[in-house]
Amino acid sequence: MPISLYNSLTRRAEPFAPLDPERVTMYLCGPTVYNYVHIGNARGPVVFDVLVRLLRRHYPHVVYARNITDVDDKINAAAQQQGVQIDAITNRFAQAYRDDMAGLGVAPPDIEPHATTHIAQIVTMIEALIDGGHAYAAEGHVLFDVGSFADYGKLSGRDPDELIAGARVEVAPYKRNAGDFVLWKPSTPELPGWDSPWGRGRPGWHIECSAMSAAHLGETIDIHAGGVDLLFPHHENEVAQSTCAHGGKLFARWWMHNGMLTFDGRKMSKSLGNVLLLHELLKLHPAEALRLRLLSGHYRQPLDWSEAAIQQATSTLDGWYRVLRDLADVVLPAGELPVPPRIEAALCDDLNTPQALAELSVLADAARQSGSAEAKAALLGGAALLGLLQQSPEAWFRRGDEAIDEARIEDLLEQRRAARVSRDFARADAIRDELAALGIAIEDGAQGTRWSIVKA
RNA sequence: GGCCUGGUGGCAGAGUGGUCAUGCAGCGGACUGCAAAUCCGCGUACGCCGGUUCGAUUCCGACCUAGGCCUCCA
Repeated sequence: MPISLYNSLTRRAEPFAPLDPERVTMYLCGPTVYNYVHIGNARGPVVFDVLVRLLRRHYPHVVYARNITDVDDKINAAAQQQGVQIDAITNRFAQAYRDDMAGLGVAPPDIEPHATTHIAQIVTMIEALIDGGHAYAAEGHVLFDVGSFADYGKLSGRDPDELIAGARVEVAPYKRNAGDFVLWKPSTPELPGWDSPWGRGRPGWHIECSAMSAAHLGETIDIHAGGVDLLFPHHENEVAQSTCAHGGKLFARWWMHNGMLTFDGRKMSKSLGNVLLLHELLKLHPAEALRLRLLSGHYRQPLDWSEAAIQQATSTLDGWYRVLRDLADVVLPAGELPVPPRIEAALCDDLNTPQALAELSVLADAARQSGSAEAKAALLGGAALLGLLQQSPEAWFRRGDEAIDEARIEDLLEQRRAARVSRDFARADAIRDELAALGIAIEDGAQGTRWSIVKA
């Protein structure tokens, strides 16, 4: 089944075909590690995790890189404020990022390049840009000359002239064009820096992605992804740098951009302060509910985050896990789980995860009603492609609560059973209320009474 | 101001030129000691105004409105 993906470069969905079917290359802009990430930061990694899973089904070898930017002014500021070296900050939050992503069921990338271990490649690329007449040194800085790249603005649909006219930033006097951006900047003795032909300094913001992408994936890559807020200037600048450093060779064949997460009607962002840290949300809610919510809207649309939405996702998963719990004794067919065609078709259509989730509900219904091994396998196989239903029903209904006093619950259930046998329903209902107060819901079934934790 | 996206039933959220999204919640019924779960059934949804068309939520135009980018940002 062909994969169709919307390409920001051409502004339409196009049938995906890699340059080399034996080696599909994809790069996702990763975090700058100076703090915990918020849930909005997780949207891209989650939706593109699904894309990578889909690509791996279609192609034997997918190389997926997601970088860590570990040199940056905000990192410097955090390190100075805390009186530590920058690697104390970056190591800590890079690991927190990996842990948080793992919590959401995001598979690790094949390559996780760090900016600080690619300084040599960055310097080499800057030298190539200077040699090619695309960059110039000025007052210890090296700047990219936007005027030297005719296609500047093409990706983000911007007219360079209007860009300059509307520039809100103060233009440094040493810039040739207002839109010129920094490739390299000088460091003071107390700031981290590396020796370079232009003195001791550090890379600018955009260059590390260009250098690391070329180093690990090649000069032309199949897919470059990131949040739509990176479209300009970050991705536009990457295109300029990479294209010019590689003699005009096309940088990325597909550009994919996920929409923003909104919260209280506005984009969730650190500068607005309306953020919910993923680290904290993972303590409060089932991780799969967070993942389901992130996949419940199309990736290019804005998605609103709310407590009610998490509750809804949790209820949906309750239903699916109930099916699996009822079918716990049904043995799956041997071999790999199948991927139902309708799920695959939805994802091949520009990653239509809401459609895929709708199909999953249909599959859950079918499994519940037929109780067959094939239907159970289809449900699990479809969910697996989305990274959902990855735990046992028991684990899901325990909500990861290890401290639960099971002996007490079993004792209460036994008392209630005895009360019901003697038809003392008032007593039975009182026990049920007592359990409810503990956050335990019960269901009387043919095989006895079942309980689960109902907190979100 | 420039450049982009959107506005779908109580909520979330796909999609389509002409009988169905789907989920959550709600309502009625069955089942149950009562619940829960499950099953059956229910709700005349497509911002507004024009246009094209036999027919538009779907195409075109205007308008209203929300959001994003133009500055660090996933």
